[in-house]
Amino acid sequence: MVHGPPTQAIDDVLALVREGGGRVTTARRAVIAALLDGSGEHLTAEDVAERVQRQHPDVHLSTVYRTLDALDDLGVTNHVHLGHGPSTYHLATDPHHHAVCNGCGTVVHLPADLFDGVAERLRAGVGFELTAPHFSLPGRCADCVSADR
Amino acid sequence: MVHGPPTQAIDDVLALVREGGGRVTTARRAVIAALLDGSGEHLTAEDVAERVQRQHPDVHLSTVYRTLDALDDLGVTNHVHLGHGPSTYHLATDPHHHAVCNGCGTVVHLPADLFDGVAERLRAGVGFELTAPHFSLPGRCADCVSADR
DNA sequence: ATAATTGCAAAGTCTTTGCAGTTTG
DNA sequence: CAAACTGCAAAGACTTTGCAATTAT
Repeated sequence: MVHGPPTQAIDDVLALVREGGGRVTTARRAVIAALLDGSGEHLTAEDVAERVQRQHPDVHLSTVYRTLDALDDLGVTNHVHLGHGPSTYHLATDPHHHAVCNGCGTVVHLPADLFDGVAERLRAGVGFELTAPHFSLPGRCADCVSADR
Repeated sequence: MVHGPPTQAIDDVLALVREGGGRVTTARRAVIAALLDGSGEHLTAEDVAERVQRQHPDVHLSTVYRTLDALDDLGVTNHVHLGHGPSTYHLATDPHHHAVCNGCGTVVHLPADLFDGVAERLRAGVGFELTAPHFSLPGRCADCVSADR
């Protein structure tokens, strides 16, 4: 292992899994490790599976999907739809929003409080409670905007 | 026909199609009529096809997809991802945002200017230009929030 | 005429599911 | 041991595509 994620961080997440009545398995440990390892990236289920399978070739893609689902239910991970492709997953720690450039596909991370104003307006206006970011904002990044001109 | 959309409105859209180098066909006319007719609703490609086929049973679902694609490219329609299901389409006139309740699935229409503040912050901060709404905001509607308590 | 569009069927992508066997608590 | 989890293969939902025939301009 070159530098893998700290055992501590994995165990913290696994504790949550146990608390939720879930069981700790090799597959789950590996999925969490992959997510920690790819922290800051936008991993699809297939990306996660690929990383998991480097150490545990027998873990099946469908198990990764099921694990990711379970973690999502526990609130440990979030999945985000960046565009038209597959969903991407990341740990729920460090919540943030995403903007995707439809010119070059770049994903920009945005501060978590970006929608505070919007959330407030929705709560006051229609009583709607916004939940975790789950979508991305489409647009054009600075580079593509200059290229347009 | 009970009340179908005004021919005028259809022709306006068709004019845009022609301007874009596209051709006017029965299928396209019918797709546009369906969209006008379902204005305010969130029609999936299948919904559109169903409506189209009431008058023109031979129009194939794949043609509807292609037409919707073409209209999207022309900027005449937008498609929105409301959740995990199929995309929904609507005419680009009367732009608005959507919030979807993950309790009951209700879709709430939101004012178009809701993101003005966010857009400004993004433009000033990272030079990112937000484009048309293309996603929905997840959360819980007022009813489901009360039900939670 | 000729380039766009269509119907159809087939394939593609991403995700879920049934089931029998295995493992965890 | 019982319930949860897994691998596998198959199916499912939604969308796209190749191609030959048709149609708009």
